[in-house]
Amino acid sequence: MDAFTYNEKVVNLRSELERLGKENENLRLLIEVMSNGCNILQAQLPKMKDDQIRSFLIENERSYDSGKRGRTKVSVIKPSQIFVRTDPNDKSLIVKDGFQWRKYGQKVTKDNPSPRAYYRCSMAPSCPVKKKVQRSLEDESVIVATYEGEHNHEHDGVGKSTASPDGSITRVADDPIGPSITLDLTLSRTSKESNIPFQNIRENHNTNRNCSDIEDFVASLTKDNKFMASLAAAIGKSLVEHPRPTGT
DNA sequence: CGAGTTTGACCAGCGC
DNA sequence: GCGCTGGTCAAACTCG
Repeated sequence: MDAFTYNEKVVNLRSELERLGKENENLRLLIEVMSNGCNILQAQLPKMKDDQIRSFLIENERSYDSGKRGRTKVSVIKPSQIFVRTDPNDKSLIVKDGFQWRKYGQKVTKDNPSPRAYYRCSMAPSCPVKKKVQRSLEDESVIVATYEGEHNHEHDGVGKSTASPDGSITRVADDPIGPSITLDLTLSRTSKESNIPFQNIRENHNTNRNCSDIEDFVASLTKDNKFMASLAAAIGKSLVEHPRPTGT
């Protein structure tokens, strides 16, 4: 190996190291932000009665899919949703979750130009589970899968974390139908600017690398109603679906 | 040939 | 009552 090639490799490795360092710094910031918001909400939760939590959740979920006019009555526990990041060029609506699905319909909905596909579980003839799959309005590289019902049979190969080619990681819940929350932990650098609260903070943080500003960022985030509502909805949903044993 | 997909038609809930 | 909309049906089609 000649000196030129060696130097080139060193430069590449240094730049990679620098990039990973930045990524690490960003991740640490995000964890602090989440932790802070979570602590605040957990401190508030004991003061809220169950019905307050439920009405709060319903209100948040209404705002999440506004414009949808369901044929069925509003239920307190909404069907679970998972968010899967895919290749933006990939136009298929396929979410691999370990089950076999049979497509029975497709519709273009009013609030989203991308078509919504309707699937039924085909692993068992009597399985009542359905899912709706549609690309996110805000980020077309994200597929939103909504599950309804409960499987009445065994399944295989769920509960995995999947890594995308771009390095993003999407955690799929152990049971997408069960009472667990699925979080999209994607931190893709190529994600479009959207209303994701972290976006601006991450950029600010990149340009101003003084870590003492973290507290300011955290403070600004806790003032972000949208972020707090989302976080509260996730925590509240978890509490409603996993009620603590009574008498403690 | 069977299983899965596509797609237009149909049905039912909701707002006006 | 009417129109809009989301959800479902089912015949035609595709694929292995």
